[in-house]
Amino acid sequence: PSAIDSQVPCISSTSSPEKPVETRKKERTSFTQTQIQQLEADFADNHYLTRLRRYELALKLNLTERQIKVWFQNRRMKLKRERT
Amino acid sequence: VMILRSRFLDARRKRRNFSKQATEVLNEYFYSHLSNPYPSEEAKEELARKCTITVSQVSNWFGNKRIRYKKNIGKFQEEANLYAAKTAQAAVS
DNA sequence: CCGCGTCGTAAATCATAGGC
DNA sequence: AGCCTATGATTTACGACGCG
Repeated sequence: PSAIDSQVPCISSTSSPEKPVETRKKERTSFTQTQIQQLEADFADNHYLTRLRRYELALKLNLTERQIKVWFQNRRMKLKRERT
Repeated sequence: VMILRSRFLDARRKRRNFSKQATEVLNEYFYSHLSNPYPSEEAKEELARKCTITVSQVSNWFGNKRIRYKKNIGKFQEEANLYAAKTAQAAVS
């Protein structure tokens, strides 16, 4: 009777009080080498985004602003992990 | 899709498998907490110490283990029984 | 209330190790 | 020598929760 599933300490598998099953996220896309290079270049310049920067990057890289925002959040976490 | 994955030498992906003893320790924790296999930060630190690996590696191990276990419980049944028996015996002694 | 921050995670995928 | 699976690490994408 394991309780591994998609909630935070993701409990439950078939009997969870709430299953986010259907509404589950966008396909996990893989950013292109070019996109990553530009994101990295921008990150090197500044680890935090401004609204304008986020907008411009999204436009330039053909990604959503949310994807840009999340990428920077993940990148900061990665940096933190590396520095340990 | 530009699957140009010229993921050249990602040094961090140079891995070695964990020692048998380390895997043993991790599995013991996993199967004895099967109803909630989410070690606290403190528990992770202790596991890391016992296994001589980093806390991040402990997190990776549990992340991989949870998803792989969930994806194919049958495949892990034998392993689960093994560790269940082991902890049961530990309880007796 | 909103939006963005971190934290911990799921899930998919990558890259190599290891066994046959 | 190859395949094929196991395994550890990395990459997208969220949900929970905090702060201002």
